[in-house]
Amino acid sequence: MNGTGACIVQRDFTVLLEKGHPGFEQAKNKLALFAELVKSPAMFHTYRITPLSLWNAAAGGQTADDVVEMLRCLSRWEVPGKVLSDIRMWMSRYGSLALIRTDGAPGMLYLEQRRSNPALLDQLETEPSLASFRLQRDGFRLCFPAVFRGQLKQEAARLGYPVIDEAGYHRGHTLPVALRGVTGDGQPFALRDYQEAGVDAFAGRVNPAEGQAGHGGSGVIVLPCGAGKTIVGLAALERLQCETLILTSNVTSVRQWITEICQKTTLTSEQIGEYSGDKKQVRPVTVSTYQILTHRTKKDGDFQHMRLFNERDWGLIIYDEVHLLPAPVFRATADIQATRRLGLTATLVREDGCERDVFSLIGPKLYEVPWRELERTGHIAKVECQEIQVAMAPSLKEKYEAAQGREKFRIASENSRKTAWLERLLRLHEGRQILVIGQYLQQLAEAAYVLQAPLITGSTPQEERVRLFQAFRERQIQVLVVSKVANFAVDLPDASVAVQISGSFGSRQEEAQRLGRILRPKATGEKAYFYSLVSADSREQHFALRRQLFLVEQGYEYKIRRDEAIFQDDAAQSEVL
DNA sequence: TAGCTCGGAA
DNA sequence: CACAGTCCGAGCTA
Repeated sequence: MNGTGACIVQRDFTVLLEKGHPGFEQAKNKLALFAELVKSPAMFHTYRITPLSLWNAAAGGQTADDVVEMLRCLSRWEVPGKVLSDIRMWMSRYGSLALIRTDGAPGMLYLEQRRSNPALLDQLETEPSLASFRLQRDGFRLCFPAVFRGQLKQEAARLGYPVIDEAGYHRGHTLPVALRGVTGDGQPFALRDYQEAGVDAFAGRVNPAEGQAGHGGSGVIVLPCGAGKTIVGLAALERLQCETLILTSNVTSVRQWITEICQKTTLTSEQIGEYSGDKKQVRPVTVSTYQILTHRTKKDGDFQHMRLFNERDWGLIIYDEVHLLPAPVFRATADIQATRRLGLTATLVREDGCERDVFSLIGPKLYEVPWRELERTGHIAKVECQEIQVAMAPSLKEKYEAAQGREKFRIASENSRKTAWLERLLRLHEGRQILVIGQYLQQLAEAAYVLQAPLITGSTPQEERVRLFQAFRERQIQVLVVSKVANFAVDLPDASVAVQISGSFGSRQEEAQRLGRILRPKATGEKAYFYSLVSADSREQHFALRRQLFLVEQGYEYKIRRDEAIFQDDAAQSEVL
């Protein structure tokens, strides 16, 4: 009855998964459905089961029985009864409250109780944090003004009660649009099966009878870098045939969306607007940045550009890179819950812990393809990850020991012995396109000097960047050293080797982004390599583990190599690699 | 009015 | 946890 027994389920809702266990792979895939990875030290992965991870599982069609059965099957010992009963409790809450329309009361909505828990509505009715929403008891429902739709869902989720929103959406102004099936340069293209499945998950469940309450219509789709998230957005646009607002993280991305819409849909460029610092076009399809929305006037601190949400009758809002969505945009989003919302991201993790607000205001996770799955099907390159632990020179180690907590990190990050390793790695992968990525300008300048490679930082003029990117694409340059610009530059060329020499504290998101730089499938089908250089026995090593979490959760494995043990013989090693 | 440089913001 | 980078808008020049 104990099944594979690869896991130990603890009373505090953590699950330890033993790395060497024969059932490891299977267990990992199962756990990914309802738990999140929080630590991955040497022997065990530590997962945590949270209300949010269970609600997302429920939204994805898992039942409490499914989860309980999986956990029993994976667990080495009897699963604590409290854990099982709490899982049932949390999962039963998903679906026990729904928002629906009222029949004859304009501007009002019902919060309806779907499962028997007689005290629940009483509890909500008297809950202080819900007091301002003017809840009125009406049998098994609470009636309240529709303007509180978003805030109520947000607050209820905080209280531990997710609300399924079936109050429906307004259609928005109609916009006839079709995918053209060819790109601008005449290359044919069609939706890949997983892209199609993603759109189905978002729009397929929309009730076609307008005015009727329907499921779906808002939520998040998670696809790896380079898997074609934009296409999924365009396909959603085609399904819904309505005017659409697209929000994204920077102007380069704004322009890329516009280019793709022009190439791949029947819309003309006059129908597509850019709303940025440069231009303030508001057109049937408008693409804008989060940054301009959060910009406040000098005089009274008004969010003047938030008006964009109401300037046209949008039927759909696409939140690109939804993991970056800033707090003021959450607030504005709470007020437009009758508009369909599609969140797109490669990493639905936030370092500020606002995942729950994404869940309540954008919607649940509707669809996800694990990164390794796309690797298997050849849509992204196979990658080998290595963490190389580089010893500090004795003098540096001394300095490190003497330093304060936060200085320690920087000293370890800038360990100059990393440069020597860089040279060896470059020799090993000679002839391939290599990106060296780091956090500190001085360190990067040193690396660029030693490698005799060009350096791109924030202060590199735009034309110079374009020129270098072009030369790199054409293989006139093999090695490019880049700073944090690599995190934002949408136009950074692909490479097949990336070496990270330093990074910001524990950013899982940044690590994923950097790995994303080498994911485009290689023509020859060869592997890509991702190296992370870390000072051995330092705080940096600790943060490196945290950085890797998301990718480990996605199924990537980091081979750990200690300083001395590697490259004693480069030739022999290259066969291993 | 287009094309800059600069400081502030998050 | 702070460094680096981005974007916006204002103020300037031509």
